[in-house]
Amino acid sequence: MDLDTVRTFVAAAEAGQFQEAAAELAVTQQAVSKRIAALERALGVRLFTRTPRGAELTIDGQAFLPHARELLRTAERAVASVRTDRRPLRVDVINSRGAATGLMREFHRAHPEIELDVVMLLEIDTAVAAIRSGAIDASFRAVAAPGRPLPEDVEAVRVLDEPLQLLTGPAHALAGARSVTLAELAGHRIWMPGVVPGTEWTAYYDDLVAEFGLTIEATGPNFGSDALLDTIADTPALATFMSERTRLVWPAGHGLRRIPVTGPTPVYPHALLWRRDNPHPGLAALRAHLAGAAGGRDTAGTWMPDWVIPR
Amino acid sequence: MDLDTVRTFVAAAEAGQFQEAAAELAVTQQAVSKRIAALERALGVRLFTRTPRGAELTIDGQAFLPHARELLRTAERAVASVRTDRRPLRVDVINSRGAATGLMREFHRAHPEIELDVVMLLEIDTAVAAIRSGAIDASFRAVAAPGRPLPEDVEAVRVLDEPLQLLTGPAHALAGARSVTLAELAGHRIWMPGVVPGTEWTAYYDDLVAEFGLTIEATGPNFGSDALLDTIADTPALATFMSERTRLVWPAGHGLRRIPVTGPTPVYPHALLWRRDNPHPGLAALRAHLAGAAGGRDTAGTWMPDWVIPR
DNA sequence: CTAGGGCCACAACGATCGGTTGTGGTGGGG
DNA sequence: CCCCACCACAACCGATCGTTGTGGCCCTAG
Repeated sequence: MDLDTVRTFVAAAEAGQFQEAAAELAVTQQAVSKRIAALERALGVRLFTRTPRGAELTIDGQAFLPHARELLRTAERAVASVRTDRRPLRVDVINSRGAATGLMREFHRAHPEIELDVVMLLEIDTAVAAIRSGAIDASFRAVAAPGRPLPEDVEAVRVLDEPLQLLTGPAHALAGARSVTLAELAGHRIWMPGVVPGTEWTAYYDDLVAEFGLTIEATGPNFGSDALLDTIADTPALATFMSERTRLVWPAGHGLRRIPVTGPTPVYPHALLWRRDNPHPGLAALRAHLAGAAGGRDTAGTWMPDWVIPR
Repeated sequence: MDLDTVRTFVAAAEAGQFQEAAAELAVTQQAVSKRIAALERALGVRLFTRTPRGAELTIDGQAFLPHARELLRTAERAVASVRTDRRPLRVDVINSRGAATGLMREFHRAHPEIELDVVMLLEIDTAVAAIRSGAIDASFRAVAAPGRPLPEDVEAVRVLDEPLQLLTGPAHALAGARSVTLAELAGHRIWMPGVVPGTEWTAYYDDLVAEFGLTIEATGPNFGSDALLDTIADTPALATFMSERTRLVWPAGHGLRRIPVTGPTPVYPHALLWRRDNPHPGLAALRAHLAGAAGGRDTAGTWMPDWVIPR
């Protein structure tokens, strides 16, 4: 199907005749006639009843019309998403399981008029380069990079601290615990699929492992959240970390347990990075929104690496 | 833009290489290469970075991908809307101001999984013919037609009685009234634009006029609800009927007044018409929903024509 | 009743587009 | 170091799409 054909259909439906639609589209009436005929052949239904005074929609045509309009609107948005000037606000999030997507959804609810595009860049160097080049407008990251400072023109602000909980199946040794300390987790297998090597997630968990002697496996393909929950539920010797903010929806009977971790509570920090002179109006709104929604500055009893961006 | 091109883009993005995408789409690798190049030229951005081991998305490509998927889904829905088998439930409503659209929105909220298409057919003969032929699945109507019975295979059930109120501007002679009787409305100009001659709306208001000696004008083009409200607000000698269920949103300062009509209250009846042997699963759900949401069977102190479909 | 005008469909022709085959270039792995 | 896998470019060819020209239909005015 060709969008020009759909555009022709909408124009003809609005004009009520092919001739006028043809004039609007700067083609001949015969071209319009052929396009409509082709569309009707492709769909297998008649869209117009031709009269000597024009053409009016059949019932099928009436039903198709709003879908055709929606199709054109969608196409327009698709094209707009890659326009170099005035495109939607483009934000990089590190992965779909983290809190960043939640923040973005919240921002979208608060500002539905601001068009958004979400991308996932994995590597922080890629993200910083994209921010500097203007390919993206902002990125949710834990840090610039352990030990490496951010460039002059890139600013960063910590916007959310995400406390982690332990998630186990019903047969896990710690399933009955009211809470566990990080020291008690030593020796237990913690599984974090989807944590891509080379990202600051890795650095975070590497630090956690080094400091508390945990066993964290990032191996194995990431088949998505559902598969992860299934495996955790069925495997007694396996657990994973999950944000205490994450709202889980899983089938009853899995019996998954969320166990608070204390002494200290590992907290994953999220910062927003952007280029200082990026003029996108949506960026200012996003920063304002995140500044308002921050909260939770109490760091007592929590742990995070010492190389994170300060608040 | 051509949807085949978009499909090619999505296939290539999913496969990570042009070759595999080409195999999936049953074309040559060169064709995929040309399509992608053409799409990139049309959009003015590079969508893939070509490597000797495949092609991966640029940031622009990543941003474009969800829009491309959405475009294909929208196209699929558009095509499905005119499929002869298993198409969305197609319901005719008499116009967008009435209660029928509200009922449909409510039904959609209750059953978001049922795809809906709404059409407007105006003439009841057209609607009945469309119901019999299967072109539409159901129609909201006041009646079959004054004095004319419905065909054997078309069933009808009254689903909603819509009490009417008077709507006036602040300078109207009745603006201060707590309520008015139909008899008191004699001599006042009532304006009902958008009531199309030949529909059962006309028959309804004709009956109302004949019985209570009102002056109802259906003349003038219908410029939509906003224009109607503007005119009512500014014209002291003009009023209109409006459902008491209608939620109005108008700018402050208009000072519009809603005045209950009594002795008796005119009630506009809505019935659902459908073909007895129509097997569409959505139709059964719609009927069940409307049966549950009906209510308001008290007819004391109300008026409606005697030719309406009984409850 | 007829002539004319407005509108859509069909036919023939030409240009452009999109697909295929054939070939070259490039980077990673055995 | 060579080979393989993959993508891009070129030439060719058929299908498609738009144009011009024409005919038919119906409504309206004279």
